Amino acid sequence: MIKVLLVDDHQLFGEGMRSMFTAEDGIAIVKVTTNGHQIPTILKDLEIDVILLDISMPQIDGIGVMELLKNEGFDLPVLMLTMHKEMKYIRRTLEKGAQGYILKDASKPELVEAIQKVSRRENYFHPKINNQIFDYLRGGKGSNAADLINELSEREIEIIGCLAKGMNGRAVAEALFISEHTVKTHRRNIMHKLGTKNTAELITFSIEQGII
Amino acid sequence: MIKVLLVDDHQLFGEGMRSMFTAEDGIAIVKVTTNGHQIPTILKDLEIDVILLDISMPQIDGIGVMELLKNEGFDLPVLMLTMHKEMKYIRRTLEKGAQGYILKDASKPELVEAIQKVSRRENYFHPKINNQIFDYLRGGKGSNAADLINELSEREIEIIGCLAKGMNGRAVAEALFISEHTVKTHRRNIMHKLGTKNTAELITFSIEQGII
DNA sequence: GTAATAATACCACTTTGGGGGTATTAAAGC
DNA sequence: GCTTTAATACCCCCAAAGTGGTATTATTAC
Repeated sequence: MIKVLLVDDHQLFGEGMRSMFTAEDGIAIVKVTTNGHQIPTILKDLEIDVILLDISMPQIDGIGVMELLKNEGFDLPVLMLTMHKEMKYIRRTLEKGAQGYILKDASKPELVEAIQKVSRRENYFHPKINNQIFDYLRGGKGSNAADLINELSEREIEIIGCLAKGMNGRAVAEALFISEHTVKTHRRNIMHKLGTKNTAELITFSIEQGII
Repeated sequence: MIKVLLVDDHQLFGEGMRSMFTAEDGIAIVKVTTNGHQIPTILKDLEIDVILLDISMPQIDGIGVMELLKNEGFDLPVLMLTMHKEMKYIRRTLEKGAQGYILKDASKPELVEAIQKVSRRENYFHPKINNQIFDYLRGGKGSNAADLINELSEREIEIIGCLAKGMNGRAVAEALFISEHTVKTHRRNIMHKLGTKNTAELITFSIEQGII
């Protein structure tokens, strides 16, 4: 019997999931919580094999929960269970060490397979996610999108994030404690690397490609 | 026994809901579909008391389903069951004749109460929704993000789309066969409506809010 | 018939963005 | 040691964005 902790802010979804699994499935949702902050307490009380984790939650989001688990020293396989199929979320959660990624429009047999695999420390990706990753890696015209992104430095991604918030050159400079000239240089380098004509296109591209 | 049809694109949610109700609840989810277009066929085959309807779905959204039901001459109480608490959605569905509105982060007893009320042709609004409506009426239009979007005209959305592609004022003007001055006026009005400081923030906001 | 809205267009002005350079420093790779 | 890369910073210049107005016309709403 695989013991699962479900973290999802939608109570109804949680209750539904809980009553969906019977002894025959070999899977039991032993606990449901809507607040990620409660996870450490729960893990100390209960024996858990797999964590089923949603991304968009009010108190602390899925990414935050992954960081929390790492900082607290918990080493449990995490299966992301979410409605988001955007590359941005997939990439972020995998970077944080998620063992698998499945969508809420999956079927029960698919979820069972995913939980079983993840409990054995195998990776699971929903077929739709695989396609998404494939498209992502294949990228745009001629050049590889993933490579373009890899060419960006951490600082450059930081700059993009600031610009996306509507900050202008001066605001970014003040926020990062650097000169306006430097911000300008960074922006220029970024646009050159990504092949965008202006900041507006840079933002669109960055969001589409999951850079920010 | 209240017989319910659930329309939701997330298979897992549907299966969970189905197994959540037992005979004791006096409620049975007799059918789950992920495609709103199948509703007329289902209603002709099965006896249904209440329709539980999600809003965001790929083939046809909740608003579209409401229209479909009306056009086909079906008169069944509809309870909206969705994650969206934005006034935009609440208002639209109520305009189309929804009998109630409940959120996915409600509890099972709340849902049971909602289904019972709606089946008796009484209205049901989740407490959080009531607050939302109260805020809306108190703050007037344009008081939250979702309503800001409704204030945009079709032309303005078209302009945003062009800007997101990296087109500058002149390029947009040429594409839409209008003057650069007009584009500038539109952009200004859009930024004023959405409360953004510059084009970069405008793009971020528009993508996040699903305007483009 | 009047009020409100959407789409159009213009003027004048200031600020910011975007393109061309060049250069120094520290860290990382070979 | 030498080279490469990332991050920093400055110069000049012009185009574009952004801000303050005003205004006409057609359509929709009441």
